[in-house]
Amino acid sequence: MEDPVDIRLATAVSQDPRATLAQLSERIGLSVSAVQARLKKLESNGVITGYQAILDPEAIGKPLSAFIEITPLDPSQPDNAPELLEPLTAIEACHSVAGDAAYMLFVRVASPRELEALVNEVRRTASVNTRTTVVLQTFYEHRPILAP
Amino acid sequence: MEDPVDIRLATAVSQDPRATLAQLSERIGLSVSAVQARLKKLESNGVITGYQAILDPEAIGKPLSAFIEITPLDPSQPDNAPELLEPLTAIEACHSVAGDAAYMLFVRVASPRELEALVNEVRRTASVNTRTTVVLQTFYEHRPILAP
DNA sequence: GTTGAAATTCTAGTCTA
DNA sequence: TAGACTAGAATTTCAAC
Repeated sequence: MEDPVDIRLATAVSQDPRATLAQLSERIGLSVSAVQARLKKLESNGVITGYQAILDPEAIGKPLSAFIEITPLDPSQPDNAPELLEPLTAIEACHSVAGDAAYMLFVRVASPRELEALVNEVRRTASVNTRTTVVLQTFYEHRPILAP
Repeated sequence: MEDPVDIRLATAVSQDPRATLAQLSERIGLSVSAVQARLKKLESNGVITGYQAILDPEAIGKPLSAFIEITPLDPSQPDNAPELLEPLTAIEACHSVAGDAAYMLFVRVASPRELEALVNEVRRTASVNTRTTVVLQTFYEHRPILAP
């Protein structure tokens, strides 16, 4: 994706995914149908991979979040932790990382009690050690990748 | 937010924020207008804080991501790192955390070269030490908070 | 919450440069 | 090929019940 118009469109959409085609077309300076065609292409190209509603974690009863670094107990064993952990819906993100740990998870739970249960379940499920870093406050997150 | 209908609605919306009111109304079992009214309330209540388009980081030229833990150089100084760092648009998230570091950042950049520059800028801007953990592979992220 | 009708938006076919 | 135009379908919106 190098086309400057596509970049402007992706920027506009990532900042306001609910904008109507008419609003986008005004912002971009193209007709509604041109915007629609480009948007469809961005979606089918996989540039826009999806849309997400951002919910307030506290409002939905998950005020506690944490990073969990995990390290396989037995490095000689085949390691499919991400797959094994996928059913745990408290896990919002799973990355493999360079450094001390093998993977970094980001999780959201209702309480310390639930975090403990989750950590234990992660350990059992994936046969790993964990190192948990609790989030005390979130200043910002979900900031758009593309700046204006 | 305890109302079970609101929870179902928030769940449905978080899984498909582009669903039409008609689709949601069918899934929820309420009329279109009732769904619209509840949705508006969820938005104005701050339960739904926003919407986001998810872009493919590689497609938009930011294939490299990393966690940066930061620690103030001088713990006796007033610490407003999140505020100081906010203008750096490569930073997607900023949390204060318990543990060794004071803050955890998640950043996206175009290249190792750019990551180096960003880390240096973070250090300079906020007068902090940093510990960077590079992401090698992302298995999943942006998973909805509310499971069905 | 529901209904229903008007306004807006989306969609897709067609035309033009 | 990309954009513009247009008519018909779908959706959103909002009043009245």
